[in-house]
Amino acid sequence: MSEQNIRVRFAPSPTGPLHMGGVRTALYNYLLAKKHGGKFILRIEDTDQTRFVPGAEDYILESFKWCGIEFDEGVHIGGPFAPYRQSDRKELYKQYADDLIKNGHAYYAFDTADELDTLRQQFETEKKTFIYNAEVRAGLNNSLTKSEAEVRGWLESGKPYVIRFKMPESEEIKMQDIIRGEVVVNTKVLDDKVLFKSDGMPTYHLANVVDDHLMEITHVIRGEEWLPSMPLHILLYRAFGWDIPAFAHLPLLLKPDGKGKLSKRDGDRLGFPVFPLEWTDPKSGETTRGYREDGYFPDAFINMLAFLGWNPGDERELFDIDSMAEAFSLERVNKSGARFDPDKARWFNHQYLQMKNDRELAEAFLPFLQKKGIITDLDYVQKVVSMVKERVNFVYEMWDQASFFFQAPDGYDEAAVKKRWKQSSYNQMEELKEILAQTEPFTSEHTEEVVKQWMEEKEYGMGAVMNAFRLLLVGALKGPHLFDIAELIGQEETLMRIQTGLHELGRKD
RNA sequence: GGUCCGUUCGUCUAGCCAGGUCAGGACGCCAGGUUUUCAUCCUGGUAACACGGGUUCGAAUCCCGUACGGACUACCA
Repeated sequence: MSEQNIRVRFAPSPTGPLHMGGVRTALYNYLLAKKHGGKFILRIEDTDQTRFVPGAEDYILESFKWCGIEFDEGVHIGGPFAPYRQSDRKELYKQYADDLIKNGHAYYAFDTADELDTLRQQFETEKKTFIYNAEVRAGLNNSLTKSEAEVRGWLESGKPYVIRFKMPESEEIKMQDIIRGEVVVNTKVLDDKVLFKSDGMPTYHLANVVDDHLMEITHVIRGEEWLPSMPLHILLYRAFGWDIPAFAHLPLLLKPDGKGKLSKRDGDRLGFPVFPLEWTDPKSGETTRGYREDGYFPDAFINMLAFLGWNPGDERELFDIDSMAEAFSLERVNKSGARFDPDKARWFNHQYLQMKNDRELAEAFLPFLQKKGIITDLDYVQKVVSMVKERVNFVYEMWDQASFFFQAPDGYDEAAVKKRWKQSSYNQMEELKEILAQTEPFTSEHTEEVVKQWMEEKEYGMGAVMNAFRLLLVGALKGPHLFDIAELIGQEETLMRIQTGLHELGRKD
């Protein structure tokens, strides 16, 4: 296989919002293509008309746009193998199913859903495993058991039928998976899967194999849930006489606690998003949170996701998407499921937040201020942001750390008052106010110098004075360097807050 | 039930393919340091090869079995 010609695809079903596991699958496909200069294709697999959800396709597109994952070909941009939506390729599949019938690898089956249901129940009561295989099909109505004339008659009369794959009775299928190595399955435990449905649409199995072949896909990279159908797919390629692509089945994303794969319920229960973007169900109107709306940076989200099942083999953890592609290889993808850790996700966002420049962060913070009714300019916000960014994981957390830069405290933390507003505080703050009123220029550095000198002369305790002062400016015992705060809010505001505080807190006896 | 896949600190993982390291890193947690406060940050600590056999001078690493977990088992993808 020539590395230059690598072609991979992500093939979601538009049945709802894209799960973060799906995003990771797409990401790994993207990284492989990017690394080898190959092509990455987006194909929509909407062969089940009953599960179609309006808006899902747009959601998928918007999610990847947000993540920074770009496609070379796809339903939204076209390409040399268009169309890329299976419902638009509908006419194509029948002929391939017919080819399989002609060469003896498939057959018409006329069983109704009811008939199959009773058959399954019957097997169950007899404690037997129901497999629609050679033994079973011999006793049913299909083109293998009935005469050609009878079958033709049924077909012409419009009797509903499906086309099933004729699974070999007993044959060892040896397969190679890039991540798992050799996998061997005997066809006797496999069933005659439906390839073509009675509604005129192919099933996933047929459409997927046909399209992957037609679109010249070289690597099929998908979730572990597809591993059991790999033998069927291999057999289909063989039946068609086509080259078989390389397969790689990715490990599952597991819930943070307990057992099983990560689901929407876990996010609701534990308080984190499972989808990249917020999603409103068109039927129920129910809204589900997304990473974007929860304040995650797309690059942090992608970085976190990539490390759930892959690592570069050294100790680096922070990668932009380009260097990630450079370092990526399927051989370094793990076999076992990766449990999602919301704490680590937050940590990634913290790292990325520190890497953003103050201008970007200020722009991101501005809408939160506007929502609070704060009118201010970007330069001021930028200064604020530079002081508080290292204390937060998310932009929205900045308000909590910076509100006092924009408005005087509307109260004083009770525990802090109890601890730091002492008998001497009132007089000290009164003195401090007089001193600060005369301090010129009112820069952080100069103010600090003046205040410290005064404290030394009066032999006031650093802790006592500074904490009382902080209480008056901030309303609580938190925040950045106090003199930086004073400088930024300005002399007038500083004096006013001291005055207000003296009035509010009063003398303590 | 059947088939397949998996199993290293609480979590993500390195090491396994080409047996020999005090089993390494990160998140979390704990402690100490820095600091006028909180947070950040720095330093240190905590903690793992699922179990049982075998092969070997020597096994996390190779083989077999057991247990546990997961996925799949539709005219869904």
